[in-house]
Amino acid sequence: MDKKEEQKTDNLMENTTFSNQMNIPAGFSTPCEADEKEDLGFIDMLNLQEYTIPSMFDFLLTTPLIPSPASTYPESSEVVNAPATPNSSSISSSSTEAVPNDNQWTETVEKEEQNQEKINKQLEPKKKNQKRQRKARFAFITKSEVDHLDDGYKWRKYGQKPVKNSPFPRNYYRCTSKACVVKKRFERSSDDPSIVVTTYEGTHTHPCPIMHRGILPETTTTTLFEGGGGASSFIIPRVLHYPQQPYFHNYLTSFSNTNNSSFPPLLQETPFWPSASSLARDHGLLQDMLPFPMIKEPKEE
DNA sequence: CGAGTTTGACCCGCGC
DNA sequence: GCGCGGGTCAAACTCG
Repeated sequence: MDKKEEQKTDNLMENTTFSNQMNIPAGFSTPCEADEKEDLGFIDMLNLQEYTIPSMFDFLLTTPLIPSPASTYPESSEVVNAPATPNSSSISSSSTEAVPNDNQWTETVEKEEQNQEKINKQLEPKKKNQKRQRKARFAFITKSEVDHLDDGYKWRKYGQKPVKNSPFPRNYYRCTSKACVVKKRFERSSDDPSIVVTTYEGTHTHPCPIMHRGILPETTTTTLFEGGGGASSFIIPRVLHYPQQPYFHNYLTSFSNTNNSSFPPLLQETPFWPSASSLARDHGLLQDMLPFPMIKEPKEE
């Protein structure tokens, strides 16, 4: 490794939080470490099993989903400024126990807003040079021998590139559905080949072709969100039931409606969030997601 | 034969 | 301007 590479690695390490379970794959870091630790309280990688997110995830995972019209979601990760309606009536009333406490959400959202402001200020100078608009991204880590996680959508490979300092290539996939521009890529961690980092980009313009089953496997999941200048990580704590999927989108939208808030809003940008259906399908798939908060930091945005 | 994969070439942005 | 790396294209190939 030459000096340049060493320096890059050093820089990366400065922004990196390690868990007791894995190292961060090359090229990934945690831009919002403070947010993760302070705001949500459930990001403690050393004691993951002791944390749950009863309000949010009970709701998410017990609330049915519907494929949302693409127009509902911003194509650009910057478009997350819809009016705030955290108490929106769109939230399903069928899971009242799981609905987040109003105060909790208000508090969370406020903190996120504050953090987002800081982030925005930090990123401001860089925005000048921003030319290419990046679509909403959504990344997560899985521990699996299976490279290509089956998320219910049909994908077509369109490229493969070697990853610097890694023996494993990065694979590029596109949704096979016509007029759907969603892409995803995945690569194995050079540090731990059993770890696969998958990144989704874009918004599906069609429903998931494979409909869900009812049960989510028991798992602890960390989902990584990229876009909107912030990152949040979530842990799906346990097996939950998905009967249908009508309200997921509304619920997410309700979170996203705070100005510049990066938490839950980022969810809104991920209509391709691995649906209950896909999560619930087979072993070696998304249920293998690892508990680790990580996000590929958008350097230029 | 159509759908999906492979893989080298190409494009583009960025840093030096 | 040049080199590098990430991302995409597209022809050739494979598979069912």
